[in-house]
Amino acid sequence: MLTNSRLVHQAHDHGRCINAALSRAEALCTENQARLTPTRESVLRLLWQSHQPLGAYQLQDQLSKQSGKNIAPPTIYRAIEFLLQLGLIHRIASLNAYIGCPFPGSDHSNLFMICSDCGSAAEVSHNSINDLLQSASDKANFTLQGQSLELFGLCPNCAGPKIQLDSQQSQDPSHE
Amino acid sequence: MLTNSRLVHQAHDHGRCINAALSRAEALCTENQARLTPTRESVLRLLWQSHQPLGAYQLQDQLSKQSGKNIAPPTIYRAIEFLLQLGLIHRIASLNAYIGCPFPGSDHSNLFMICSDCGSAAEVSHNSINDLLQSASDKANFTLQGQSLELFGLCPNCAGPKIQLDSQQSQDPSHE
DNA sequence: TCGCGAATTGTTATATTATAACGTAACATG
DNA sequence: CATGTTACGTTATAATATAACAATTCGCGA
Repeated sequence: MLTNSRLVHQAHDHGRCINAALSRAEALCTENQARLTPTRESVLRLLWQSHQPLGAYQLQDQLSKQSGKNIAPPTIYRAIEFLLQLGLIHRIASLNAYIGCPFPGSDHSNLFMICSDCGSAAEVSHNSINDLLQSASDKANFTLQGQSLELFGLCPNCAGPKIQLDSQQSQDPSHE
Repeated sequence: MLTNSRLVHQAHDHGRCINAALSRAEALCTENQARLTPTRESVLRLLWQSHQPLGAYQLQDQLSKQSGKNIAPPTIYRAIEFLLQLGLIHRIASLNAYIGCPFPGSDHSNLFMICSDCGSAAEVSHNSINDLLQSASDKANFTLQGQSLELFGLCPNCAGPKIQLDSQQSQDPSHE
């Protein structure tokens, strides 16, 4: 089973997430003779700023701010499409939003656990789930080609036993 | 396991699908002291015209034609929301489309098998999938509350052994 | 290094999906 | 039949996504 669920919900050095993602992206681009242009890299970086999926227009806002010039939607959507094709990011259909893939290149099922409270999304790839979906498809004579699996609920942080509610040190939702 | 996958992909008396859906709808409405108004019933009926999900604006077009007067989007979305809340229909996020639920009232997982070719969508509820998703959630300390599970691929009809490809009678994609 | 074709980005306009806000009509109930 | 509630009509607009075409940049062979 592949998952980044622990990482997503715990304090961690998020800079390493970003760096790792960028390294993987460079490698994958080289491998596929594709170019990780500045725009594409910026979008990927923005999607890795947090473990929460971002919408295209959020990306547009942020990229416009960063660059100082107005970036039009097509630019964003082109970068998104490029990153999607390489498997570097995923689209979360129920949210119309996009998120970095923690294990691009590996064949996996992209199942997401999306927190309705904080909006974080952890990705899980679970062989037995894949197998079961495959066998359910087989039974129905359905030729499985792709999937979109999204679970909604509360992440450990948001559901957790609200500890230290009375202490001065309340839960620290900060990232990292 | 609950599923309508056989029905969806085979010739059948579709009028019975529609009638059954409407009966269930009436029952559920009575049970919930809700009103199946003409607009709501029309939308439900339209969603049961085929086993292919329809978008809100397709519903709008068809309802406008049927009624002779222009129906505005909010009317459609209100009917959709009503039917969604009662569990009479589902939203398929990846398609921005809606489809009638073949087994409303029963607790189920709404997993869809969507044909990329003909657009039909069969619903499957599979206990072992639910259980597995639940246990995966548990492992990740994720409090599961809802889900959106969509499989893409080819339905039996569209994947099937392309018979008569060379004869004059090409494949007939008609419904029923 | 020049120039050419391909890939990328810029720009404008518009399609598609969904909702806000507010007024009007129908209903159900005492 | 008066009243509160529920549903619908209407207008405008938000949010998401793409089409079409021009301009630019890049890689690479001549």
